[in-house]
Amino acid sequence: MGYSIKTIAQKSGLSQYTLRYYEREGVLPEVSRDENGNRCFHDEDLELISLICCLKDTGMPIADIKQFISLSKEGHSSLPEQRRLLQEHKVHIDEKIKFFQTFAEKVEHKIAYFASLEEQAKAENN
Amino acid sequence: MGYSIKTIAQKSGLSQYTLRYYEREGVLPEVSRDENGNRCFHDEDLELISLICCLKDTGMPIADIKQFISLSKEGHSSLPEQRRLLQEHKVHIDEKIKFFQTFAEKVEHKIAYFASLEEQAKAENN
DNA sequence: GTAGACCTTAGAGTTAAGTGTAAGTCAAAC
DNA sequence: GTTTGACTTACACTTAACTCTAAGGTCTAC
Repeated sequence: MGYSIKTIAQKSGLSQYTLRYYEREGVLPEVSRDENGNRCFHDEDLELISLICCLKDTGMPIADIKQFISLSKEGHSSLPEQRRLLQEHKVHIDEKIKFFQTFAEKVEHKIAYFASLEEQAKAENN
Repeated sequence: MGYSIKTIAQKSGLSQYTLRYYEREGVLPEVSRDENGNRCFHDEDLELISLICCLKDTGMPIADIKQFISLSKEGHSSLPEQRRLLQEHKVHIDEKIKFFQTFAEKVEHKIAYFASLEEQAKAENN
């Protein structure tokens, strides 16, 4: 039977607007329709949406996601290219993790510094 | 003497446009001027810009950075509030790191899956 | 004394990624 | 049989974060 757009919005955490927007933009491949022309999502769609969210949330611009998805439509011949794009993105994610770790430390130091200033101010008031 | 906006743009990696925009928006506190009205940055400014970039690049919206910076102007009394904001953001960063690590794994699996499909296709062609 | 490199402001334009609205179709419930 | 609710499209609007342009001031080098 398939899922309605409402159900998929709930399951994916994306809004109905966003889902339609993604399909319009080619971020999501064309979704099949029921006899009334209503979108009819299936489990594969949900799986793909989950991958799309993962790419998006790790900073891939939707234009790039679109490119990746459009390769899927070309079948097996584009597997190496798809894999290459993912590998490139994986490098990106790893860099970001390192970057975030460095900045987590920096913020940590700043917090400690502020705490020490507060201690100092307290001591001066006594 | 202080640094010109051009120098600071080079040192910080932000564009001159962005630096002016940040000052206009209150993301950056008002920068002192020379006798011609030209901005005259100092090392403290550079340090603050580095913190701002760190907050921004770890996902803090500039509206929030602005709030944080405006507290700095209030002196010692706002230290606890500033510290609270940083701690909140630190939690955010840590969550993001975990999230990214999970998705790095997911992408890794996907890559391995694609590689296995490629192997399979190659085998079928022989 | 003027050309060029630097700076200034005000305000308009851009881009990405949605978000919302209007007008309409369709099926089920009352 | 009409109201309600979920869906459709086309298109306009929004928001964040810049980015650019126009018009002009000032200093330095020739």
